[in-house]
Amino acid sequence: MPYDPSDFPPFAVTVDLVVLTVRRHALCALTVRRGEEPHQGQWALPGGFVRTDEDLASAAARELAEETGLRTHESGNRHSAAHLEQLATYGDPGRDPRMRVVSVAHLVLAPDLPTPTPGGDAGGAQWTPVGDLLGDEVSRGAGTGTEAGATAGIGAATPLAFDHGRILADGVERARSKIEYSSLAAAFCPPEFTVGELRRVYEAVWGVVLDPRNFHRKVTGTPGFLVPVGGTTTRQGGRPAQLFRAGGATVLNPPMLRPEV
Amino acid sequence: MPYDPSDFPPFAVTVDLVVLTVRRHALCALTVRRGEEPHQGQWALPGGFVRTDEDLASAAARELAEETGLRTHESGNRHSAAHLEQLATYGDPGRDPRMRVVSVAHLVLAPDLPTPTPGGDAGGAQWTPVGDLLGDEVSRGAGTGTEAGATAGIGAATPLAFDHGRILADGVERARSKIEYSSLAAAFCPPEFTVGELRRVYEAVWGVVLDPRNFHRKVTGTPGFLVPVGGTTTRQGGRPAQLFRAGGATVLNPPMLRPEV
DNA sequence: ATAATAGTGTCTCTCAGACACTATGAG
DNA sequence: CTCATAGTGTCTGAGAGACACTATTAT
Repeated sequence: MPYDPSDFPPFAVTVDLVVLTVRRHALCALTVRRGEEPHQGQWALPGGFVRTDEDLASAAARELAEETGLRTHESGNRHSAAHLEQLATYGDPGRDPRMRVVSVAHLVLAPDLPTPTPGGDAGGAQWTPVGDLLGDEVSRGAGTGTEAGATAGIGAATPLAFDHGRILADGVERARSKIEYSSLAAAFCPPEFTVGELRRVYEAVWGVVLDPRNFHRKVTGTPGFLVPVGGTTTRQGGRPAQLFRAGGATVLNPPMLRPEV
Repeated sequence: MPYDPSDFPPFAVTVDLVVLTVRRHALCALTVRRGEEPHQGQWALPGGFVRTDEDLASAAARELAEETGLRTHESGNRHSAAHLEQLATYGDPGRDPRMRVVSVAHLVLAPDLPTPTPGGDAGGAQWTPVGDLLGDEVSRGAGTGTEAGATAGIGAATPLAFDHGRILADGVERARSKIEYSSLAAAFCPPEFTVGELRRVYEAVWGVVLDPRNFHRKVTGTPGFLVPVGGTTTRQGGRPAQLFRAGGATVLNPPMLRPEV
């Protein structure tokens, strides 16, 4: 089969981003308001076309920087950089009514940003709890009880444009399963964090409540998982907690077990 | 950004297949001989262009059927059907010197086929041990000792064309990790199989030796994992073994632990 | 008989889960 | 003081790993 350009139909290749963070005890995704048809006015995932000279990961990192100003650490600059990995590719004919678009979705895990929406070219980006976008029960009410049930009514999901709801669901499931056996949950935390802050990340992502004592014993007892950095903090209230940073151990064995599975 | 076709460069979208099976106690991949430049005469993964009207999984299933005659069970026909799932997407500029090609790789797990190469359109397809293709130590010598070291000399890897070596490595790693926590290893077995045959699949894929008694206790003690089908067989020699088929439980909790990690 | 694999029972050690208890801050 | 979170110790039950032992075929 010779590579005659007329042999294959015109494909557009894009990257879509599932950018997750933990805000106020809830797992949130970055969404942008669509300014044109189709699905005008609906929420969608950020994304854009892949350029001729860049690879897929670079395209995703560029789009992320354009939309949020976040930098990713491609095995480079440590500290306050987001984690980026390829998620999956979506290419059903008709997923975009205008033409054949194959979208390579990427997953980004970011610490909570003080600036929710540094304006990119997309109009109006914001963080939205994934429970509001998916109508997923486990994605709601992950708080410690203070504001349980304070979110919108059950099932009142705001559907995303195109097939972005499915992409988001796949990304959330990837994040939920991956923090089981890796130190990736630290990507949701600032460079230095406490054991309690890391535990609250697990609780928000999984939508469960974990025993603080057993969690502390587990993560501090796994060699290379957490590295004490020396200082303490009282930003959570209560007794001062030691500060840690993520250790070099990226794989967690035995894994952290997600309760009630 | 309007969808002007001149806005984006010409992309070709293909599917590549990592088709794995277990033959003679070794994990093997389906490879085809390239008939044209570039990389003429080298081994490559099977694959082809995605057509206008088909989605990505359909394209992969079609290519698989063309090359091997295998059918996949897309939640449909049970029994003697291969498992197919999307693996990852590879789109570096320059991965194909002729033009910009984005390839959506898929992973296929198939039982050992009596007919190694039903001729498709590709010239000369064959099963090759993944250890010969990757130069990976754990991929070699997974046998019980009878033919240990009978394969090619150490490090004598036969590199695949393009970036197919990396794609294969990713597919093998996916298969190795996924059989830990799912019943996917049964996809390497015929519809009815014994506990010993399933154990030899794990041993071949992981390149380890497992304790037969503990393995038996583990897999038969997990509810829904194996369903006894009634008969027995002596095709492995020794005492007749019960025949099972894969149960409905697709997730294995707690997981099967890969030794020496 | 031997050789092969199938399958059961038993022991030990590790670890997850539950929870009592102490430590140290803010108000 | 109370209330919050941090951190340690202890018990128990489930399960992985090791391995003795029996069962059933082929040769």
